[in-house]
Amino acid sequence: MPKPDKKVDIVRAALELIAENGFHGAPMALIAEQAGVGAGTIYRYFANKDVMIATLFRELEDRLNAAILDGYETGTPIRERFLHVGATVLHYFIDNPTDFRFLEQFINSPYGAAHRRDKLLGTQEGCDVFKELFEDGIAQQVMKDFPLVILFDLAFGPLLALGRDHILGFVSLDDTLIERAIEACWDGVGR
Amino acid sequence: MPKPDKKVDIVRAALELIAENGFHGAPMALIAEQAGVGAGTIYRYFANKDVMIATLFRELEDRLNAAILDGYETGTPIRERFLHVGATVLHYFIDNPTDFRFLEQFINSPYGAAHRRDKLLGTQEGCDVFKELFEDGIAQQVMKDFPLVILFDLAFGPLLALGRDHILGFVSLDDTLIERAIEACWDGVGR
Amino acid sequence: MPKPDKKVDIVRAALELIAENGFHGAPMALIAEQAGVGAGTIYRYFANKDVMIATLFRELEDRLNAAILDGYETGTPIRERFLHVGATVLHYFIDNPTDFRFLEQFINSPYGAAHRRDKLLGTQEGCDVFKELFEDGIAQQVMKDFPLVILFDLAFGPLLALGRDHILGFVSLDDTLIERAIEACWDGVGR
Amino acid sequence: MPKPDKKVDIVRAALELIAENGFHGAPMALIAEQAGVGAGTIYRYFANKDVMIATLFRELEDRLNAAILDGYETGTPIRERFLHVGATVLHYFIDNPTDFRFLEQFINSPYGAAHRRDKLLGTQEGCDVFKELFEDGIAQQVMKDFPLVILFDLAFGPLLALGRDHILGFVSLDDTLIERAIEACWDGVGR
DNA sequence: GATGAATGAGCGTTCATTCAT
DNA sequence: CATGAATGAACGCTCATTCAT
Repeated sequence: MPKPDKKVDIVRAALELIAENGFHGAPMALIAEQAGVGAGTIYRYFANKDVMIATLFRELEDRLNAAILDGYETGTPIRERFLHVGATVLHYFIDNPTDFRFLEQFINSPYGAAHRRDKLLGTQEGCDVFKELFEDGIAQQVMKDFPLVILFDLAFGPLLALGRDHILGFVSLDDTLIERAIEACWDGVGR
Repeated sequence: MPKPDKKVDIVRAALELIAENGFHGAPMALIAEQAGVGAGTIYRYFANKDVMIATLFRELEDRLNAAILDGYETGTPIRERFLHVGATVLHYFIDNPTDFRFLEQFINSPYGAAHRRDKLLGTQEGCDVFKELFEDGIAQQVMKDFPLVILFDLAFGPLLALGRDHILGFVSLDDTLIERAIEACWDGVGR
Repeated sequence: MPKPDKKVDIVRAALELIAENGFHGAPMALIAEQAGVGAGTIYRYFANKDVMIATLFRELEDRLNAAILDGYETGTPIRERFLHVGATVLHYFIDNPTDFRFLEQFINSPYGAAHRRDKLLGTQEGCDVFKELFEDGIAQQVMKDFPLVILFDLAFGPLLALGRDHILGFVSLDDTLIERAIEACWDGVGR
Repeated sequence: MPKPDKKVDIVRAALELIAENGFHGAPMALIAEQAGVGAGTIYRYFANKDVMIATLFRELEDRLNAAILDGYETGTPIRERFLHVGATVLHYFIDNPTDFRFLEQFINSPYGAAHRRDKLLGTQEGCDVFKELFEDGIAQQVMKDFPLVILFDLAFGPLLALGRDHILGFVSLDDTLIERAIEACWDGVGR
């Protein structure tokens, strides 16, 4: 049985435990156990728990961005692109509830704000898609002329809420409902 | 002869510390210190930390509901009512950033889901306003025909995101921007 | 409704709670509540919890001694006196389970040893009965020639055990069984 | 690589402190200090204080049972067996005063009653010796025909009392005195 | 005298982190 | 490199005792 890199095991274990139980329901010792490594081993790969969590987040963010970019075409109309991106994100949330739960925890934590702050200063791939999309939308006058952050909130706020409520079982989102919901989001940001 | 001031001090200290640092960044000893009371004194007013948090939440919820109901008139058109409620909520968030941060923490926690679940089953004042509003909106065919939960997410998701981003300083919402943002939300839920 | 002396209420409440829940299952606040007095009031009658407990014990000891002395006649034969005393004690235990449970707790505690030590130095009434009885028994050569303490243990050890097991429901002692058990005790100490 | 010494140190420290000061006179922090380990270390070996205490008890019980069984022969007459067992137990108490004090504390506690109850229902080695002995004694009509519990109390009650009084220095039991005392116990249970 | 709100030291327990092996 | 036993500061909470009223 070859060891497929302990780091992967640690990351998976941490992700699952934090998604399931929150940050303080996931002690390092438990993560280590679930990953099948010694407790000290985690500290070879991550300086401390905070760093591990931040790394985890960045990894998930990358995966989400990859999903968004997959099938995204710059040439198509703004509305179509928005619908594609929105549906992709919501599907990602629904298909990867563990990832979603973790992201939720992260966003809603001291880390979350710091990260968001960093994001607004630097430039990151996935964000650029939205940035570009919204800037194009405004320029072409098919979207409301809001600061980007507001457009982001109008579009993304419902997605997080919908993802959460689906996962908690408060609604059952099927393909039709997802499509219609994203269209409603478009109505929010579009003219 | 209990000094009701103490309870007020405790509540304020707890609210501020939890809003600032989250639930586990607000140990009881620190809350006590900030409130200027002994550690044991908190337990004269609240059975334990969980109860204290739940009580705090209920208090804030009541204040928010009171704000929503203030100036709310059943007779006016749906859209107008929606705009009133939305603007009121967002203003409340912006004017009471500590309350907002606490509410955010609460919603994103085991309590939050349980509370939301209760809300969907039972009937509570503030919620009824929305429920009634959305049901009326659907019946009068001025709102999209979605399950209530989805309408709720479409309308409320952006409000939370906007409140957060304003408080974190990512946007500066003035009255005009608020009004326009709520109108955008209406575009999301309305036909 | 005249107040029949708060001290009595405190003593009764303390006795019941300690008998039921042990020393650390009987916080002063609870004792005060059950006694219908303020928490501080207890400290008007007893310097502290330890003193209160010691006082309680002495009171129960007096009651038990009174029971022993009642009907005790110096003139009758040693064996008869022994049987009388033994049966009286065991009946007292069984008829006053609360008192018994408290006594048990007390004897088995740091206080217990100290008290026993004091007893062997000084002279106390109830003890004198036994002392006298055992000294007479030895002198008349109807009892085994042991140090008094040993005779005491041979006679009293079973009584405590029997009282406990009856109260815990492990045996059900009726009058016949009690009489036979005390006779067995006599067989232990007598010649 | 766990150091089994640590567990031994903890057990010894706990045993001594509890024997000396009772359960609530032996805080975990003090036990850890006396054992020369960190406070958290205890919890690597015992799930919590209750479990630690129960484990300690079981260990002592086993030692006592082993002592009883050592040299015990089923073939010899009842009386001889009784004298052997009684003397063994009393010697064990006297030679291991710390163990004795701990056992005393344990027996007189919520655990104690529960344990005793279990013992009367289930079957345990050491207990079986007494059970067998008493049942044989009754069957052969050399012991009084009492319920087993009563025989147990008549035989064991004095042993505990004698052990305690020797350890507290109220009597000094030598071999002769022990032998005579056990014979007196036999007089209590035998015909 | 009587009160009970207030106290804070102390409890049992957890867990991120370290370091000898 | 990897381990996991060991740590001890920090947590939520209790309760004997005090003291202003």
